[in-house]
Amino acid sequence: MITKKYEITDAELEIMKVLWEYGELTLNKIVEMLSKNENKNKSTIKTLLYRLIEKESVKSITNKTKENTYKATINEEEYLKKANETFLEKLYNGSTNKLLLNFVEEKKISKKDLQDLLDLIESED
Amino acid sequence: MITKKYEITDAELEIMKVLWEYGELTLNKIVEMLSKNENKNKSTIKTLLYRLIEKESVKSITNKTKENTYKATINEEEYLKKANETFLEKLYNGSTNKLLLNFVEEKKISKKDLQDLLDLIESED
DNA sequence: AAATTCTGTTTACAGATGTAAACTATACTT
DNA sequence: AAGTATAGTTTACATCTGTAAACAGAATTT
Repeated sequence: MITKKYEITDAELEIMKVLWEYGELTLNKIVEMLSKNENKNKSTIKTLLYRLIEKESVKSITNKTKENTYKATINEEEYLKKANETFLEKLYNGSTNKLLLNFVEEKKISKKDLQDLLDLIESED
Repeated sequence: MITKKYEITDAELEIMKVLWEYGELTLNKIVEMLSKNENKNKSTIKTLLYRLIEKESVKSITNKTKENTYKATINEEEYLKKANETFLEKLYNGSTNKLLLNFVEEKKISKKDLQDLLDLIESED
């Protein structure tokens, strides 16, 4: 069975982000959180939420209270992992090194950044 | 004037890639190169090429011979740079370090990769 | 209880995207 | 020169996306 859980569009992703950050929320809370950055109509947000439910990326929970709550069914790490892979594959033929080199050339990564990371790895093992 | 030069879709990108790799090509050559990986109808490729011409990402060159040739008007580095930024912004709030950390955690980057990069930088300055 | 207001669900619609056929003009074959 | 093939250009169409309104049923107000 083909799942679309991870096929999240840009607009949908904004909703996932608030669910990942705040956990289980009512529609109104989602709207509130989103209105800090985005400026979307509540109705639009409802639609995006429904599409996410259809894809099973989000589930709707019925409560005793009036409002349902909504919760992500996929976690951020897993999503990022897949998104990273897709990006790498699409633009760098899957080669992390090519991407890194590119970042270094664009000065997006500094010597210090690399050194810090190395130190971190060292300290871990 | 808003340009769409860099707003290249996935299907269009496949064409840009062969133009970046091989330079100026006829439609038939593009089709030939693409047929190694992709399996697209020639007609489909024509459409994608035309859309790229409309966006001015590619230009069509009339020759003495029967066939026109097609050439990218944006270069790969510049495109990758923008694509990297978009990706970083969308998924990592623009933080390269977060992305790096993630890659390290997913074992997409090894200690050796980092060390090699560092060495490279050292040798450059 | 009737009217009003929300919540949840469905429908709408324009523009983008992937895929490809139709049409037109030019070049090639016989 | 007439017929055919091919390159270049335009049109088509289903699905996806972003945006939002319409509708239906439950909760709240008066």
